Amino acid sequence: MVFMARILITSALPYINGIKHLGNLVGSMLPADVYARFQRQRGAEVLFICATDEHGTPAELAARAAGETVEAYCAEQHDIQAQAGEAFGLSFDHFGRSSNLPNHRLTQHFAAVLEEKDLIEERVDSQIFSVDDQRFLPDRYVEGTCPHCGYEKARGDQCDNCGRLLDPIELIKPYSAISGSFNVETRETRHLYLLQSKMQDKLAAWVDEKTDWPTLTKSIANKWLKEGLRDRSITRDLRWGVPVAKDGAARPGFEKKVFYVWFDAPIAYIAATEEWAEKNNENWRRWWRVDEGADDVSYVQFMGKDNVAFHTVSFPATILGSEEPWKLVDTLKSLNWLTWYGGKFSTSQSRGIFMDQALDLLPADTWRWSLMANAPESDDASFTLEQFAGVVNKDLADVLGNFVNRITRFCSARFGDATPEGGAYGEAEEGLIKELEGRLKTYTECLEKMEFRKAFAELRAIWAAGNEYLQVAAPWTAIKTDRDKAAASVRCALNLIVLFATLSRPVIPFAADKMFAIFGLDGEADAQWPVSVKDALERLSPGAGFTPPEVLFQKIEEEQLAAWREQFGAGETP
RNA sequence: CGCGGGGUGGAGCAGCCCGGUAGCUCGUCAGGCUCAUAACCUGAAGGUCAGAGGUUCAAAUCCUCUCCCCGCACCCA
Repeated sequence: MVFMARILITSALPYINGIKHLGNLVGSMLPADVYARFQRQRGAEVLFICATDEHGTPAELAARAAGETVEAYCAEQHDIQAQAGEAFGLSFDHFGRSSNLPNHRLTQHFAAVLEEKDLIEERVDSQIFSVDDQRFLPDRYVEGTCPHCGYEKARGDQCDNCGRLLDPIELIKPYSAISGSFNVETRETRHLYLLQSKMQDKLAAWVDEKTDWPTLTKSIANKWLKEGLRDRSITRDLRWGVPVAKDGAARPGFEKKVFYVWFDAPIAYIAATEEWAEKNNENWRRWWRVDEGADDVSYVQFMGKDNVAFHTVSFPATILGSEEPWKLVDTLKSLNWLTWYGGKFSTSQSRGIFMDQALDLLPADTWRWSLMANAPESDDASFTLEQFAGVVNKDLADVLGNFVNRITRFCSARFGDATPEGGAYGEAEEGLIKELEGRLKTYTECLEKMEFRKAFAELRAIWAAGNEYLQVAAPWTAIKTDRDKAAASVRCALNLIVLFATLSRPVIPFAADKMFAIFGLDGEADAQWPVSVKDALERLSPGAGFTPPEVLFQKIEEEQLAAWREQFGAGETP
């Protein structure tokens, strides 16, 4: 069976500031990668795109704190994130940047088209301007005294004390949260507004036809639609961003303004594809324009639950509003939060584990497995070092790693470093095949549906079936009386290693490739998704040599775990 | 009455939408095996599904109320 499917996969764009933590990773990039790898192995034509989301005030402030230009800062941070992603085995076809030229062009294009459709208009806003910072302050960077309850550290958008939503110009004695300066004033400023209210019906109809969206996704979209879409300003008084320009010329009165980061970021999905196409001499339009070949593309987006509204409503509003034949999302996979011992991962308080630190401790596969097997799919899920160690030791070292080790060692000792010849598969093998056929079907279906927890519970059961089989076949006993029978058992078990490598590769690609390498196979080329377990277990040629492997996964010792708990402040109350 | 998500054997979770013997992984205990990373395999113990009321022949699942926990605060997803 050949899959002719063309699948476009995007992961939510990680913000440029800082290396991402495990919660970010499992929230979008990692599940997207697992899915992309799975579909590639099935023979689908996959394009997997991601990028750093670079614009906005936080990037400007972080650059200033680092004493760098924002351009240099973002370039550096982008490289760091790209490297971390690669080290984790994230198989992006391209990891772009929202600050690159293609995104400037496309963002300006969308703005121009939306304006032609009368969906954009200029409005005058009153905003707080900080004289000492020489910048307009986004709502959350203004603090002051709450006009309702008198709380002195209310933020511009909401008072933490009384919970009321505020407008920053209502604050009494407002000050800049950036510099602390009270030298702030209200100034008028013009912005472009996207008239989402005009698109309410169109969007509602579009969402309505998405009957296969998960409950979480659909309910978030409907909540926004039910509350009524509000017109949103899509420009900001900042320097770092996509200039508000048309045909190369700045819009009069908008020379010092840029598009709002949330307007240009999702457009970067398309722009990053353009970057990919330029680099690889490909045609990006056949992935994004339904009038130029993208009509048979299936588009899947991965994101954390906080991003669902933007992907189900805001970005589609941009696309639908343009009335141009762009490819819209077909399937959204949204994940909940991963918590650190039940609390929040926090970048600023360094609470939790970050991608770079993780790889200093253990190989990428251990994190990939642990995160995906316990992915926060239906609910927030808790990450703890204790559970992580348990999962690595049990699933990866004891069940999978030990299986590979025990059978290759036994074979080497009794038959030599080659797949044994002789004998034929009998009852035990038939039972194994029958069980695995069923499990393979379930596993494949779960991956198709992106039900990762279920999928990997099934994969673990598939690994365990290998150990159960050995228990029944017991070649160490058989060899005493029937060498051919033992040979067949060992051959079957060695074939199981290759099958396990194939099925495991979406989630633990590095270990899978080591398993392929035992038999001189190449993971990239030889990991086609199996159709028949029976055939898969006849794959190795009897007599062909192999290279006994090193231990696949080291176990985590108690002392290591204790040291990590110390290092990361595990379970401490923030 | 601010919004949202939860409370299921020791731990982490599934089941709840579409009521009908409470399931999985780890841990614990017992047995088996001895090829293997003190690993593997089999079996057992352990839960009145936060609490109270209601609907029903039947409720973890539907309805009402109560209690408790966690997000919604720089950052960040």
